[in-house]
Amino acid sequence: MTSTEELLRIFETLKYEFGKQYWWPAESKFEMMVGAILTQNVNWSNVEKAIDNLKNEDMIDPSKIKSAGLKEIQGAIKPTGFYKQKSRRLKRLANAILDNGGIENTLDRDDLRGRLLNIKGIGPETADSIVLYAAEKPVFVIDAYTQRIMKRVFSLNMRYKELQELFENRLPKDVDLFKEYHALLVELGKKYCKKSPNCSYCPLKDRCERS
DNA sequence: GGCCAGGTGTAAA
DNA sequence: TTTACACATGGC
Repeated sequence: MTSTEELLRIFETLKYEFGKQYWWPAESKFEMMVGAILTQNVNWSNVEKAIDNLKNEDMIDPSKIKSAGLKEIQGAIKPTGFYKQKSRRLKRLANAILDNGGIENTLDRDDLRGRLLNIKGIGPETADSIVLYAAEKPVFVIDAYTQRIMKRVFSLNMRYKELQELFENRLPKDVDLFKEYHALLVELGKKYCKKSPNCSYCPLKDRCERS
């Protein structure tokens, strides 16, 4: 159970069902990083509004975020909620990037994950999202949907690190595979595996322990 | 109106 | 180590 073959079969099933996801939806690496912070515990549709606002003010840039006033940032990102916290998180991210000599230099640093985790407001999921989707290094991103799906389908009640190791140890360390797999799990989660599940047409229904 | 969303930090048991 | 709570807006 949860063998390499099983995990790959599930991947193929989801890919057949939902198609390629082409994550992360962003026009630049910095936009990706901003989105990673803004999406914390919030619908992606809310994040899109905030990103649009930031774009309209030409603020998708570390220097602009650094020089902008907190109120200005907060006004733009209000739709994502938690806007006071998140405005400060964006500032800290921008400052860290500038201190490291820009976006590319930042993403090339050794121990990028650890450096990101040292920024207050960036936790494991946000850090791993940036490592995978901006730096394009093969770490598997775990989110609430993934934990819920693995619990329901395999009765695996694991926390972040354990689940991450499970995927990383059993799957080939392939950046595109990791990107798409995570995106597909989120897609499955949104459609069928919310807190109140919608199992009737779930593509994993047949192998799910629940049903 | 109530529940939930692509988390994180902090404090208390 | 685990659990509880604050943070806040928008869709259904």
